[in-house]
Amino acid sequence: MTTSDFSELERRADPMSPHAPSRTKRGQATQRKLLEAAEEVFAELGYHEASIVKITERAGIGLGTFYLYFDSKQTIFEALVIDLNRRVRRSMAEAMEGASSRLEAERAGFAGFFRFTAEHPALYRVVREAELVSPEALHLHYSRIVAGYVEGLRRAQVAGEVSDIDPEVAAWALMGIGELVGARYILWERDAHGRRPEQIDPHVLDHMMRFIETALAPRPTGAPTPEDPS
Amino acid sequence: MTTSDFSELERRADPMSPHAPSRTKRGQATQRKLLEAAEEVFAELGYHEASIVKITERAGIGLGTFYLYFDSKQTIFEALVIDLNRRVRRSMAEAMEGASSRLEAERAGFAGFFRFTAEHPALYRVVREAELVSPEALHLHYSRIVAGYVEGLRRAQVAGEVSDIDPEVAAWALMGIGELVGARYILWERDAHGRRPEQIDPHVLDHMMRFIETALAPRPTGAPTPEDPS
DNA sequence: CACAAACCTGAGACCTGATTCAGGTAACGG
DNA sequence: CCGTTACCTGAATCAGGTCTCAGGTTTGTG
Repeated sequence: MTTSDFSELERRADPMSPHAPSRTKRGQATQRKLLEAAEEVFAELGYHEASIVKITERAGIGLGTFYLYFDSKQTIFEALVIDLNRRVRRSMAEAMEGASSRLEAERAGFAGFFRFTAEHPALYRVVREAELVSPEALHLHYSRIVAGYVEGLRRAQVAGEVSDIDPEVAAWALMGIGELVGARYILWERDAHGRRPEQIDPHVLDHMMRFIETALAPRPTGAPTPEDPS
Repeated sequence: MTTSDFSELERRADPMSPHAPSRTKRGQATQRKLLEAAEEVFAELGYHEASIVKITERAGIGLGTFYLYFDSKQTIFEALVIDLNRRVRRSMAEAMEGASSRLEAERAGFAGFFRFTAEHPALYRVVREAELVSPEALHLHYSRIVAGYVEGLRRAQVAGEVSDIDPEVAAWALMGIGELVGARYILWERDAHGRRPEQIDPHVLDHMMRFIETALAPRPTGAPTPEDPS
């Protein structure tokens, strides 16, 4: 199922396609500036308070130029979701590189996710609004992350490192945990000076990982059956 | 921390306070019609596509009347979050009534949550947008649910039914799971006719509960727990 | 240093939607 | 069936957005 086809969305959100400047360095720089400005503006103001004018101003670019690169506000929003999604997955993958056990990898992956969250609050806010602004983009975002999890869980199950729980259900549960814990303990947390922490509280990460590890741990063989004794 | 003061928000979102019709049945009915219409319109269109005109039209009420009951679009949105929050907690509490074990209660609570989600997609969508439209309202929503969880977990820990994990971290994790699993398997799920399921897939609920139960289970401290009922 | 080609620009035409206000309409005790 | 209170109404005002277009500016090349 998670194999939905997002090619149409990606085509639409790809600034290179219908419009076509950016054959030169200069054009590509402009496009990048627009995406970066959009990330900031959407993160600060949200979709409906953001405006093309504000984005182009922040990018230091003329209003008209915007339309050489994107069809509309919706389009740049979708492009941003796709871009952030790519980057957060890269961040997680890099963090997991070189982990030797599943457990270690899991923890590293979450650490990577939280680091990205702290550095790019836009991910969170943009994804939240995507529910209504562009459900397609939202599904793409979640599906791609879940796909990665499912694959990892499957492998770990084969290796006997994870119980025989449905990997897809587990993957969505894990994402839910990461999302809300990240929101609560990074984005909404403030120190005495009203500043956001740059890292998640280690105590929180520990307890969260313990929760997850326990949940996924393989059952001792010969243990009672999964059926509840009602 | 969860002890934040939301009284200012509630005062603002309370339609009875600065404006003050609705001393009679008639006025109260009008106000209820507005909230119901807002729930539908916000759920369908999202905050920025919704408009006062659309809300009053749906409510079958004159445009000007809106301002006798709410200050602004933002105010009715906040009132709606508070209202939905109250109702979903009631729904969960009712579902849990009469459960004998913690495990049973947990499952019932989630079932209540999922039932409410299926019947009132507005909860989900409104809460998602609240991140940017009204962070205060969002925090109120989550804090109140988490507070309930924390209390339940604490009691269960005292009774030895739950491990000594930090109850607050666990509570946010549980909410995250419920939220994303609910979104994925109720709101985004479609049958052959493109219809949303009215209930969550039992298979999914089973695996999700297994995940949660395992995560929270008290650690076998040397000897097996004196549990094993039936 | 011309001359394309590739980019950039922002005033203004055109919308959309929140909010006000001057003037109704319904409800009900007496 | 009148008076008073409690509600209701939508045209008009106004702030702010999107998107177009006729005309610059910059870059690269012979």
